[in-house]
Amino acid sequence: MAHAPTHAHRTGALPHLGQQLGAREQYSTTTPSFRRASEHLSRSPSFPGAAQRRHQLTASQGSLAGFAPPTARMDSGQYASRSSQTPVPPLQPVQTLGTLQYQNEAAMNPTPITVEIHGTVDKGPFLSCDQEWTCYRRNYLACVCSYTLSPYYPNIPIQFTPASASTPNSGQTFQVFGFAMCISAVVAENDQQSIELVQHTPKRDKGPINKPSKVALAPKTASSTHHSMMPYGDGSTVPGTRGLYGDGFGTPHAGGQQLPAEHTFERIQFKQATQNNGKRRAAQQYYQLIVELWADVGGPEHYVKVAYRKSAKMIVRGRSPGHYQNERRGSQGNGPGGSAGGLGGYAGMGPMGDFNSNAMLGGAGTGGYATTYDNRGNVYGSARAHEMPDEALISPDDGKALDGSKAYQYYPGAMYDGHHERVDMFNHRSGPETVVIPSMAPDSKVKNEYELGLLPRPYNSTPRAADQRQHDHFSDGKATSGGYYPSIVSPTGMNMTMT
DNA sequence: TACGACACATACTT
DNA sequence: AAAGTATGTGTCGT
Repeated sequence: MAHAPTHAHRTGALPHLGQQLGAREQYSTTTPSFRRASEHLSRSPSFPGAAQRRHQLTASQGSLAGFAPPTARMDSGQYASRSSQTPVPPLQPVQTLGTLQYQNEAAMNPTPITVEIHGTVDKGPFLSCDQEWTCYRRNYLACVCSYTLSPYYPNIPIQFTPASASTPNSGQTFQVFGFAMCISAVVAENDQQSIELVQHTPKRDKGPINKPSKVALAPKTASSTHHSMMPYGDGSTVPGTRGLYGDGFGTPHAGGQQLPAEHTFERIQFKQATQNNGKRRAAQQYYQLIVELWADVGGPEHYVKVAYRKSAKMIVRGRSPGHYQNERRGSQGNGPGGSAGGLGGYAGMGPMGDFNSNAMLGGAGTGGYATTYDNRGNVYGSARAHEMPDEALISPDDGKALDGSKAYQYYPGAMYDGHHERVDMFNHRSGPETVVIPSMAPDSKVKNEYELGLLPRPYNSTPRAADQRQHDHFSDGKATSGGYYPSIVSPTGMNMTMT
């Protein structure tokens, strides 16, 4: 919800001002009203600024390859404003670790499947002056993930054959019951060196901190996109899940499938900052986020990694943004005061994610923020999870586990990465292995978000705050987001803003 | 130094 | 209009 958009806003806009203005002290001193005003101002500016950035990005993108062209994002077009604004770190081309193909009746000629992975890293990263993607270890990142299969035949079983080298299972062919996505990070130039990612609850330190877990997702299709997803509230029920797996992929039958076609990992942070974060150019270390697509091969929790996509290299700074004022995205100029550089500057980052051109596909691109909150739910305990068909474990219990008081239970998963046991335990917690199905859980606390998530909108529909906020920017003046924009998104993705 | 935790202030949502 | 909650960030302590 709010997060994404919100952040964007805030970070982008307000903070800037404040920072620009003077730093926190000012804040404190300043009257609230004052700030706000400034905020507004800033916001508007922010927009432009954003745009600019984007351009920059674009340029860089080109180089990066793979990035989505600005234009591409049409979907977002609806949100265009924002999308354009936000420059997000581009992703490198998809790397496949084996072969996916449909098991045609005539076993003889399996149809090869091309996998596309879409991922958008929101919020945290910003392009530093030197055009390097940078983010702060302490700030949240959000990563919107989805994938597509082409061709996509929902009812035809799929099989995966790992590339010989890639896995221990090489040579074997697995029947794929479903797919899940996850994110991880590694040191650029050193894939072997993985960097842990952590996911906080809205409560932050108070709540549990988990690693991002695999989230079962249906492939994105033009059709699938929107409505199908609703699983949330109810969808959460296992059936859905199963459906997926059972059928193969969430076949349309369900109507909406249980599984969403997109998931947003929210409140993600790098466990560690890159070495030399900050200024030292020499030996600068970079991290790369990896959006992974895993196939559920039915085994005990076995998920086999099918493909992944690494993001552009990023510098993760460990210190307060204030320490890096100089750098910040100065370029954009965020308008407002030159000082702009202030802390907030970084914030400017992008609020929203863009989608790759690919997104276009199903319209999928459209922002699907929908899923976002799911995890938490899971995390917290509720678990709605259903994971694999096999186990149906968790359910109710988990829920209670959560209960308010405990609110979030945290399961220290010891094994995050390392093991893949399907772990029942993980279920709730979202162990890596565990697949989370995005749905909502009635959790104790964090209600809002969850609910939002639930809401309906997988995609465009109403966007959560994001839209509004953006709009705000445009409009400027409004203080409260209020509901200015009922932004309605047409299926296509157009939204209408009132103001 | 870098990180974890605490705490404050702000921003946004309801 | 007010309150609550989520997030950013400064700072302290380790």
